[in-house]
Amino acid sequence: MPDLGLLLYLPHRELENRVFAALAEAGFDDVTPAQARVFHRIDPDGSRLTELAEAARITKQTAGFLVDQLERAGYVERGPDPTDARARLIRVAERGRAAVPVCLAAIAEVQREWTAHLGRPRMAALLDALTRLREITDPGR
Amino acid sequence: MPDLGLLLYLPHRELENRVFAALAEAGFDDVTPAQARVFHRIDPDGSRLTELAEAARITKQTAGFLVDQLERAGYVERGPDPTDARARLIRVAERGRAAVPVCLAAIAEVQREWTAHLGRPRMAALLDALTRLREITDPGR
DNA sequence: ATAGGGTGATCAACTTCTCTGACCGCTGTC
DNA sequence: GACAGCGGTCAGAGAAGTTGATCACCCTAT
Repeated sequence: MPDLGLLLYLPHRELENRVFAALAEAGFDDVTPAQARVFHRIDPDGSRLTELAEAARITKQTAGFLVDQLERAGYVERGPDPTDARARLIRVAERGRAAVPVCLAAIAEVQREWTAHLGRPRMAALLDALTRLREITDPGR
Repeated sequence: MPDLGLLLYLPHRELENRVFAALAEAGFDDVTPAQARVFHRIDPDGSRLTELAEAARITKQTAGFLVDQLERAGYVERGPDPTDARARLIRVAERGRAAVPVCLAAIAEVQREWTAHLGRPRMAALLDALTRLREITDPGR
């Protein structure tokens, strides 16, 4: 039995651990996976809380809780939404922008290792399959 | 940027949701993802708590907590380990055995859908790549 | 122009999962 | 047999998520 669930879970956990280890080493030691999943979905032009919650598939309350923490740590900032006084726009702040290259480097490093293990064609096939799978597993994008 | 982390996360979450929806519908509505991850690693001949904790990469305490819940709900049972009086063997119990086919059916159904979307060769390539990746992301197996 | 339903966000209380640290009993070696 | 070490549990805490209620603001249909 191929055990699809575990097969997807293991590499995801590995990658996540590696990225957070890299972040911690670079001094971004106060960010958690849950915060990162929200942070990750922030649009360059700013996002509303409800948008983030929907994209990350969590409740607005949880999203608000995580954005609070990110804001307190200086990774994001909240401002008013000029088009709707009820809403507030969440934007990536200075410290958040500084953390992004660290993540990207860690991901690239893991991808290099995996490519070395699998060989270039199999790695390409993996990325291709996962990308196409996103079409039916990421509702709304 | 392909965003490897999200690509692995999305299908895993989708599969997990589907399996737990199927379990709930079949009357196994008191089992949680964390419990399932431990349950899943139980050897047919029984496993020790410490083994399960290592395999699932959680602390002994967390494993104990989850096994407590699984035991109370009738999915597993604890017995003595004849070879070591300190240890206790955790085995799958009646209700646990009954839940397994429900999970397998749900996984098979998702796999069918994904195969239909990707095409047979791409799905095979995905499983192949993930299986090989396990060699370097599942330490100890 | 305004009354009322829908949307964006927050507050409060709770559950689940995970951790660290301390501890106890059994094993096996020297 | 003494004792270092392993298997497991107890206690306490924090992180991440939930539901339910509430409030302010928006927009459309009378």
